[in-house]
This record gives sequence, structure tokens and C-alpha cells, in this order.
Amino acid sequence: MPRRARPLSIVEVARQAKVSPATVSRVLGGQRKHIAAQTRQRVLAAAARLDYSPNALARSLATRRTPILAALVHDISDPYFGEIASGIEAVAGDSGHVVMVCNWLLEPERLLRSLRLLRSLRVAGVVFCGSGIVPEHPLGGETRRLIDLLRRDGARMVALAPQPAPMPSVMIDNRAAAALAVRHLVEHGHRAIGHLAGPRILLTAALRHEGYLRAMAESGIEAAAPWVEWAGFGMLDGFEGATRLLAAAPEITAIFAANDQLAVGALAAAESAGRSVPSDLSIVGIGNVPVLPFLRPGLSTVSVPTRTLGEEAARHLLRRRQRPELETQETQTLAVGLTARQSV
Amino acid sequence: MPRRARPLSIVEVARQAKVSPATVSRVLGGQRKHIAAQTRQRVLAAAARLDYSPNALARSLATRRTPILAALVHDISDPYFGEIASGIEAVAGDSGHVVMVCNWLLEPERLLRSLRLLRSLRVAGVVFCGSGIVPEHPLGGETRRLIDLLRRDGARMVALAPQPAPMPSVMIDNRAAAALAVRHLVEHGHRAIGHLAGPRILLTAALRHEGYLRAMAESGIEAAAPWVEWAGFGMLDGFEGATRLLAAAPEITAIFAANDQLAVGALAAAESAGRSVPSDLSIVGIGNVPVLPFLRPGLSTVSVPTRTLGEEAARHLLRRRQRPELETQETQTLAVGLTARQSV
DNA sequence: GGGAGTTGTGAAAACCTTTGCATGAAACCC
DNA sequence: GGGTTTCATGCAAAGGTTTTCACAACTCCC
Repeated sequence: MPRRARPLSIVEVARQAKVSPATVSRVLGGQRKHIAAQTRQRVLAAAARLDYSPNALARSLATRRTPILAALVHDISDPYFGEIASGIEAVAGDSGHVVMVCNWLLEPERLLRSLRLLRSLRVAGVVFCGSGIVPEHPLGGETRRLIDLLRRDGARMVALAPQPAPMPSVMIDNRAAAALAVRHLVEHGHRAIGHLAGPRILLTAALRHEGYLRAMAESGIEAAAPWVEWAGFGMLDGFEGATRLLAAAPEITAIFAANDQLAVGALAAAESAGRSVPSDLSIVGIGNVPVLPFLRPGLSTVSVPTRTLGEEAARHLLRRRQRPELETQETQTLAVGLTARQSV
Repeated sequence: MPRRARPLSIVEVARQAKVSPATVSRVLGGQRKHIAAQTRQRVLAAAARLDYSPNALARSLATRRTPILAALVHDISDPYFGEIASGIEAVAGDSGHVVMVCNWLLEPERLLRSLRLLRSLRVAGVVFCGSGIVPEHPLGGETRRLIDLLRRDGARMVALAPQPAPMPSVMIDNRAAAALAVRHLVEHGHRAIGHLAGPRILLTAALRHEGYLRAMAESGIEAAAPWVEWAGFGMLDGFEGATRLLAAAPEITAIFAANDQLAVGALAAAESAGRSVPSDLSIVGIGNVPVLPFLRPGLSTVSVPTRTLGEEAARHLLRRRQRPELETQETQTLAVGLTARQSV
């Protein structure tokens, strides 16, 4: 079994600087310890001369803290998660942390695999970016168990979407977001409003569906069964789902899509079905991913502060890292707003 | 300084299974060693009972190999990189590796910071997903130096786009891709073809610009200076750049955008400028990001096998991990093709 | 039935840092 | 000028694995 080349260690630097390894560690560790200015110089010079790079693994082993944060996402190629990851990365990077992205593609086995790996790596914290699976899923129990183990081992965690296990969160109110979208459509005179729902396996999808039902009821509209079409969360899912929906319930005059990808797909489907947006059909999504304003017509949506979500999550993790006594079950709810464009 | 909770170690498992830690390591390490079936059972049972999770840090320290791959990207919220990252993740995950995503946002300082961190983490390999900065940049030298150090320390690396330092690569031919786009426009009767170029700091942008110039020359067209507009790589850059381009050179009948984001922005800009696509203006980009077919009109583009690029990169890294004698400067070139939709 | 392999296990050394304790020197106080 | 802080540094013990070496117990072969 081949070994990697061997970078030099702290003792080499110590030898060159004519001090003990402990001293080198103190200088490089940056802690304001009592170090003679001249010694510090010698150490710094030796380290620079040798291009020494401290071994983060050994350091983590000794200190029991890693500079690693993890972001669990449904699909990193989805710009919604891209924005979130970007936000996390930005604040994590500024404080010397690195972020690991784990894609689980809505396959719970992959999620479990990632969780096990993260545990074994003793990551400092993990951000659950997308919502977890519904508790009824056969693997729901194992997921919960792993999350608990992770916590027991000292990993901080924060959720940006509903999870099957309790944990601190920075979140939007999914039901309210859905209701906001529906009310916007109602205000524009729509009654027959279809819902292109997300994957059944996800909690978010269920909540948004609930929000839709509730808002419809509150507006005194009885949502017919064929008005709801369950799909995935991708653009193609949106295209196909909307096509089915428009065929099954041609009477609908508006579609509330559970996320923006679905809405983008629906927009294309509407055109293909010969219904022009917004005159023949209105569409509204959730998320406000960057592409929406560049579409024609521009897609209206419930805007989610994705970037802020990511930044806050990272800040949350780092804050508690320094002061674990903050270990409360705090829940931060971020406001959403309706961004109206031409599609409604 | 607070410490994280203490997960149990291998010696606890050893005690419970009444064997030595070495034996536990042998059982869990999975290497086909001579282990009595009954001993293996005892160890496995104890590990399961205690929910033992081996410490990957300690393991990496001892073996001098980490299960970590890194992906350096311009911007993870750009779906082009999202796809690549997704491909890397898929094959890395299947072989027990985890991938770290580092966003450098075209700020070389961030790139350097990430490289230093990766070195210190002794990552097994790094994928340079986006192109590097042009060598003339003031930080170009330091970048090269860090890449060399990384290699000296045993990290494998592979580039998916041109880099200032030599390394194995899995790449498309950027000049050829650009030429393909231009020729496609020429074949459709265009002569006055504008170029919406990428960020000046990037090698890819320079190569694609070169490809544009060469293809124009080969088609016997003299590209006027105002036909080229330098921008960033985002959709908004595309919108603004195309707006400027159309104002400065209203005679152009087609735009070759250096990437799809620019093309998407250009599409919106064309509409805003009252030029309908494709009748008044043709547009073609590079990349084939997932959203293109859902736009109206669908955007034509030079399709890049992003997903495959990511997968191949990861495979490349893992292959060389097992057999370092393959340490050749191999260069793999992937074919691109033109995907015609309605925009040209 | 004695040597040669094979198999199963443990002790101990490495991997590279950090950090608590100890020590010695210098500075300070009355 | 002796006692008390403060400063600067070294020693050695973690931290949790893997792996080499050694050893003992079998099996096998003629």
C-alpha cells in the first residue's frame, strides 16, 4: 500500500530554529503566549524557509476540534442549494474553516453514508440544508439515530429546513410561504389554483402542500383532488408534472409550484400546451433562484433569503463553537416576501 | 477553550471484546487478515453495541492518507460547477471519500487561502474545476508555488480547465469549442458576430476569445473591435454586457457568449433591446447547463459533458491513489458537440 | 515425529501536534 | 537583598489509530 510523500514536521522546524517543538507550536498556534520576540522571529523564519505547513489532522487529534463544517444538500447542482452553500462557505472560509458538501440526491442511503463519514471525521458542525425525509420512511429511524450519535459525539448542527430530529434551526415558515403564494394568486382573481407539489419523501414538500390547502380553505375555495400533482423538485419534474396537471385539470388558471425549479419547468410546459403566461395561466414558485428575472416572462416567486440562510447557519455553528453554553434549541425564523414579476 | 465531547476509542471496544486494540483495528480495517471467525464476531458485536465510530483523523495520521478530495470552483452557485461538483461527489462518495468544495469567487486571495488549508489538511487530491488565473496576475506566482508545494506533499491533482501550472487534465478544447460555436453561426449565414467574453483574469476566457478570433479569420470575416465585449461569467454580467454590445455595435446579427450564463443574460438583454431571438439576433453559448432547454426560445450551445468531467476527474484521482506509478502527465480531452435549439 | 509453513494475536513504535507541569531566569516590591 | 510574580522555555504525556515484529499454536509433509 503506497504512502504519500512525507511533508516535513514541526520537529524539523524546531531543529532549524534551535528551539523545542513545543515552542514552535506556541508561535504558530498564534495564542498570545509569552514568547520572546527574537525566538518568534527565528521560528517564523525557519517555518517560512522550509515552507512548513502544520498538519491539521494531528492538530485536530490533539485539540479535539476540526476546522471542518459540513453541508448536507439534496442536490448541489440545484442553484437554491448552490446559493446556500455559497453563503456557508463565505463565512466559514473567513474564519479558517472549510466546508464539505454532501449530496444525497434524495436517496436516504446516501444521506446515511454521509452522516457516518462525517461522524468519523469528527466534523465541527453540520448544516442540514434541505429538509429531511418524512419520519414514516423506513430509514427514518436510522437517520434519527445517526443524528443523535453525531450530537453525542459533540458535533454542532443547525437545520435550514424541517428535520425529523429536533435541532436548532434557521428557517423560513414553509406553510406561510406557500400561503403567501396562494394568496397572491387569489388577489389576482384566481380561484382554480393547481399545486405542483414536491417529492412526497420530503418534509418541506408536505408543509408547503399543507400551506396550500390551508390558504385555499381560508379563501373559501375547495381544492379539487386533481388540482394537486406530486412531482420531484427538478425542472424536468416541473415540466412533466405541469403537463400532467394541465391535462388532468384544464380548468385551472394558475399553478403554485412548490419550488422555483418546478415553476421553470411549468413555464415551459405551459408554452408547450399552448397556454401563454400570464394571460392564460399564472405561475408562482418559491425560492427566487437567480435565473428567474432572466426568464421571459420573469417568474414571480416567494423569495427566500438563501444566501442569508447559509451565512446565518455558519455563524450559528461558529458562535456555538466558541461558547457552547449557548447550546439552546434556538430557532430563528427568517422572513419571506413575494417578489412579483410578470408571470402572475 | 472548550473541548468537544469525547467519543469512545478503539481501546474501549477492545476491552469489551476482550482482544487487543490491534485486533480491533484489523477487523474493522477490513483488510483480509488472518482473523478467527469467532474473534471477528466478538469485535463486530462490541463495536455495534457501543456505536463505535473510528476516528478518521487518527486513522489518517497513522496511514498518511485522508479520505478527502477537494473541488476548487469559481462559484458553486453556478450550475456549471454544480454539475461538475455533483459528478465528483458521486464517484468519490461511492468509494468512501468525501469532497470539500472551495469557492474562490475569482478572488485570488481566497484561492490561496483555500490551497493553504487543503495542504494543511493533507487532502488526497484536488480537482481544479474552473480555469486558473492568467499568469500575468500579481498573485500568479504564489499560486504556482502553492500548487507545487501541494504536489510535493503528495496531493494528487487534476484540472478540468486550463491552469497556470502544469498538471494532468481532463478537459475540453476551449479554442475548438469557441470555434464550433462561431462556425455554427457562420453556417446560418451570420457574418457580423459579436463576442461576449468572460472575465479577463481567467485563462478559459482568453482561450475562448482566441477561438472566436481564429474562427472568424478562418471564415474570412474581419472582427471589428467593438464586436468584442469583456464581461464577467454571471447572468447579470451577460445582461449588462450584451446591452452594451448591442448599443456599441448594433450591426451584429449574432452573439457568441463565452458561457451559458452570459448567453442567458444576453437573451434577456436582446428582448429588452427590442430584438427578438432568433429572427433579429442569434445567440449561442458554451456549457449546456440544465436550464437552457426550459428557456423560450431554447438556447443553443456547445455542450460540455460537465457531469462526465467531474466523474472522470474523481476517477482519475482515485485511480492514481491506488497506483501512484500512473503518475503521468496524462491529458484526456473530452469531445464537445453543438446542441442546437431555437436561439440560432 | 521433527522441521517448515500457516494462522491468530499482542506489544510497542510510529504518525504530528498540543498542553500541563516544571524549571530557571529576570523583574519587582518593601 | 530575600521573597514573590511574571516571563520564557523544555519535557513528557496525551490524542486514537495502524503496522511491524515477535511469538505461540496449528497443520502438513515425508
